Amino acid sequence: MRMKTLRPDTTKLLRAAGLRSTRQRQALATLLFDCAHKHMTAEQVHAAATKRHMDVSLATVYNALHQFTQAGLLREVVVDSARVYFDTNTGNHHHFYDEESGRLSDVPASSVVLSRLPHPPVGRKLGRVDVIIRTVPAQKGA
Amino acid sequence: MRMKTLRPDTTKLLRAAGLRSTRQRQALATLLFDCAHKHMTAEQVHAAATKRHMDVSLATVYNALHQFTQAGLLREVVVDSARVYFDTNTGNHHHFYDEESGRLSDVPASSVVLSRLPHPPVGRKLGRVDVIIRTVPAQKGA
DNA sequence: GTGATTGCAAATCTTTTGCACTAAA
DNA sequence: TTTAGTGCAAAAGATTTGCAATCAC
Repeated sequence: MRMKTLRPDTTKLLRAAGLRSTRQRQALATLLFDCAHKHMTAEQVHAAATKRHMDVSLATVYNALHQFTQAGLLREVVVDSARVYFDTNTGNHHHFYDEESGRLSDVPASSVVLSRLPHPPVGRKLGRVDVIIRTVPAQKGA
Repeated sequence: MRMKTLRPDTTKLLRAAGLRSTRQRQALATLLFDCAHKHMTAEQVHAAATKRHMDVSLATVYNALHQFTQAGLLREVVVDSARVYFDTNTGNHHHFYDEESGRLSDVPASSVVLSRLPHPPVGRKLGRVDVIIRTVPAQKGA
């Protein structure tokens, strides 16, 4: 039976999300939902899983990440056209993105105040508002 | 005294941007900088050029779009990880993005008021702030 | 047992690249 | 001429898919 884990109860987590609790999904869930929020690409998740000797194929990683996203456990972040980041923080928040390093970090929703927004086009309503704060090196060189 | 040309003087435009004025670049510039602002993918630009019997290869379209971007004539917009949009509006503004249709539209900077922004991480300074307002169909079906 | 899940490898899609050819200055 | 620009077709990288084998329930 279940031993004492520092990790989240992945079985419960998956079940609650309506997903079958398979070995691979548990491995990935353990990796992703351990504690702090993370921003990872599929490739990074696969590499992390491989390093821990969790045997999961890349295709399964992609499948699982999308299923987790659909289930509301993850959120996709689009900041760079070359790859998709999956964010374990699904709450309301924004991002810093440093193009120099490709590093993404969270910005609490409370740190950004949008005091005015336009009306959406006819027949549409507002969905999520993403604020991406791009950063560059301060005073480089000179 | 702006004269009333239907098309921009693409030769002058390209020269000013430091680019050689070639047949292909002129064709693409004519297509892109005619009047209203546009958001197009490389594929769309290539299709439009082909339809007008401008003979330009896809590789050249990609090259030209990037050169135009680098020269400040275009701006890349990242809203969807599947493709890059090139925006002929290089001024300060934001976007509506309708995932349903893949349609992108401009939002004047004045329509969005960011009355509070976080400090960037140490060693970084603020770059551009992109606000992407995602829209969804209003009351669909039901 | 039965249908969902997985893994593999091949396929797909967008974008880039190498290189011989062509054209601008 | 001299160098930048172009086109092609092949390469690359990220993601997806088809399908047989495997696993959860």
